[in-house]
Amino acid sequence: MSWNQQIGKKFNKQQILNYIFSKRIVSRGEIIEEIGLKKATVANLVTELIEDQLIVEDGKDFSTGGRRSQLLRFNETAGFALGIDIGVNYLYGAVFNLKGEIVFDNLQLVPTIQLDAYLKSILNLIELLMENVPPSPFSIVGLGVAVPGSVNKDGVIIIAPNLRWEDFDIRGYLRNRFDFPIYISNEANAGAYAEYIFENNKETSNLLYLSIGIGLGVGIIIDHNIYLGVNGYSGESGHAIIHMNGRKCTCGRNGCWEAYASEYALIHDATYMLKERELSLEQLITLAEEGHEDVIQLFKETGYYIGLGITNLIQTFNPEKIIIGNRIIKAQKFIEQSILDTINSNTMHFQRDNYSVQFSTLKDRAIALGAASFIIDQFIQLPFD
Amino acid sequence: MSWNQQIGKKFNKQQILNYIFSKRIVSRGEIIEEIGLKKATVANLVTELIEDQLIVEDGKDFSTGGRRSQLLRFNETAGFALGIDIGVNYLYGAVFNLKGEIVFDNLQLVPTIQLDAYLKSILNLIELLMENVPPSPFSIVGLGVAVPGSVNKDGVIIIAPNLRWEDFDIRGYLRNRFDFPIYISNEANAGAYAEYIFENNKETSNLLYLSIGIGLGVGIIIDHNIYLGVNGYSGESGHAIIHMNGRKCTCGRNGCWEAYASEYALIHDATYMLKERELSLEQLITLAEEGHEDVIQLFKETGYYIGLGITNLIQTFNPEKIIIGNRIIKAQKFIEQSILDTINSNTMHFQRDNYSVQFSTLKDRAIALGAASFIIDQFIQLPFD
DNA sequence: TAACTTTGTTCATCCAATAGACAAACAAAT
DNA sequence: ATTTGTTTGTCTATTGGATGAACAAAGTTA
Repeated sequence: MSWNQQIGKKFNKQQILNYIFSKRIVSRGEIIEEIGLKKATVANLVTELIEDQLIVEDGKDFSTGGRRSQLLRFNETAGFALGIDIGVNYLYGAVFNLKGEIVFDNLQLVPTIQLDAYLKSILNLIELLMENVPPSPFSIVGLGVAVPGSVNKDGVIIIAPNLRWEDFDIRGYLRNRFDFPIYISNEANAGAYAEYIFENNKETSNLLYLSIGIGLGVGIIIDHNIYLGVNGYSGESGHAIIHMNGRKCTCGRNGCWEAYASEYALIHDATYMLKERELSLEQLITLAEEGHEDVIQLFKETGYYIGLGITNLIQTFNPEKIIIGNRIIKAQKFIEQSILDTINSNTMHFQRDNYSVQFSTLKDRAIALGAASFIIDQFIQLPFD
Repeated sequence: MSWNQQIGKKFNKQQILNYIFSKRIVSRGEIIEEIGLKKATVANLVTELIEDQLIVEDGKDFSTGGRRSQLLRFNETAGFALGIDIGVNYLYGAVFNLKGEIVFDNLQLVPTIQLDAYLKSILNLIELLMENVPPSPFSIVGLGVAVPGSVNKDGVIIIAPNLRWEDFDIRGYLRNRFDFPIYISNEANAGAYAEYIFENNKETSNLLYLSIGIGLGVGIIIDHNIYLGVNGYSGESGHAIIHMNGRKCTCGRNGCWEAYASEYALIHDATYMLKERELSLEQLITLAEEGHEDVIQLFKETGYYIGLGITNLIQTFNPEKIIIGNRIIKAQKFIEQSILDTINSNTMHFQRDNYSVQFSTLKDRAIALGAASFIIDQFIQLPFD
């Protein structure tokens, strides 16, 4: 790769757009200070961005003793992205503006895990979403789909254990039917990206997102990028072994982290303990809230296992931030302290500097937003030619 | 950060230099094809690089039917880097040319682990190395020091367990005494960088280097860069737990990978088994070569533990290449098959695509070379002003 | 109303890449 | 030896960015 003036210009324009995107509302003066370009250059590039309809002028700042500065705002309705979260018994889709705000959404339950049935519902859902996209200069900028399983870099679902799907080229399938950009990701990576792009984590250069639902996956952000590995299978740390010859895992091996720290493991243990069938996470939380000591203890243990695995990740990554997301956050108040205590007693003092463990505040919509956020980011990164 | 023409020019010049560095000998035509710049531009920048003494013209290529092209060679003697490997009972230092070849080296045993004694020896070693640097345009481009412990980004040794050093600002100490650039790294990161820069791994974008000696550390290369984490403590995967409540580790906790897969663990087990004191890795290898079944079995078990930890790393990183280095490679023939078998039976089929596990071929000099390679790379990256 | 401050625009200048013309070096055929 | 064609390398005018400086516009304060 080589540089030329066009690339340089694009880079500067991109810097300005990124800055406005992250700050939402800024003056030309702030851009000059932040990016380091000169007045004339900023003025030219800002004019172009306004012509591109990616930003708009919006009101004036207070005066600091002279002419008031014209404020600039990111144009969040320049286009809209579709995001779909494929769950094990549900489908959730939403239309997001470029700021990640929901404009329209739809949740439906899918009574089977058959691929055919899912595909039919997905197509219907996409049609429904498309009908509800407001008119805008760029219209639909793309579709992001999050899958509970391993996806390779070509958008092929290699394996989705709980859906029992294998080797299905979902991106190809959708590309044949729609002509906007389509990006397929796994749910942990989607969650990680949503946190990175939309939760003020743009300054965090390395971040781990733990998606703890039925299973456990990790989304890894390193140096401001999602880290996918060679093929796209990074973050399968749920199947890292934390106890040799330990509990049987759904993957067939023994002692995986996921076999101890997941909704599946929790419910498995609770079923055994309470001798009841068909327990749900929500029921267990209710029991804990009612003061059921054994259930509270169970949550504590799960917290211990989660914490132990996080410790392993800290040893390996020395991350800046760890965010816990997905269904487990409903049990936050019963597991948080136990997680933090475990991390504290299993790391060395210097490993505890400059890092934080927190729970996601994006809740249910996080995965669909994350799926869409890849598309939004792609759009923001390359809107010029 | 913003772009301007000077930065653009520097970028292009850098691309050319990097290409010549990696290929060692190229024609202008190859540069034009590889980098994508035009004839005149390449000619100008190459002229500058020759004036900078970073490359030299060296012979002519065969003709392909017209004028023969002038070949360009990286000037490996433009300057020299010093590399020091601080071991637990030895000090090894070397003078490297910019291609990473040893020009002079020195190994000395240090009979104590006292910091004061080490520092004295280190200062003497540096003086000795300096006296043996050949005259050259850039002279000494810097000093790299590799430490068997955790080092933060400011070059402070936070903890070196086997030396019992804590919180010592070695970079500050050396900076007060020498005025060339100084870079402190831990031994796993040094090994990883040596493999990346000097073993034709420049195309590998993510690579894990396992330093298995007394302890176990991991050097991580992601997206062509060493990954240090927030503070510099990444790669302490030796203290990731693979067996809850398992063997006591030197760190005070139980079940760390290092407690199963390291020279320390191996010798500990062998001592127990053979009821002999003062065993060494070399002795065990001799026993295995003589056909001692129990010792051979012991190596196999160690291979199993190493493989299990590597599996965990594969789950998390989906890496392109894993290189095993440091003292354990002496036992390669007794552990390799067991490592590969373990990985094979513990990963899923798709995780076995596009990756390779191999043993380092750099041997003893790897760590010092790695330490120096940070300096060499820094020099190659920023020789202009 | 005048003086001053800050913001935003216009225009000539600078600089690196580049296209295209040209020169140099070589092989192969005549 | 000469001619022709090909490849390498250089020279020069042009292009398209950033930028400094002058200037215009829009404020505040006395």
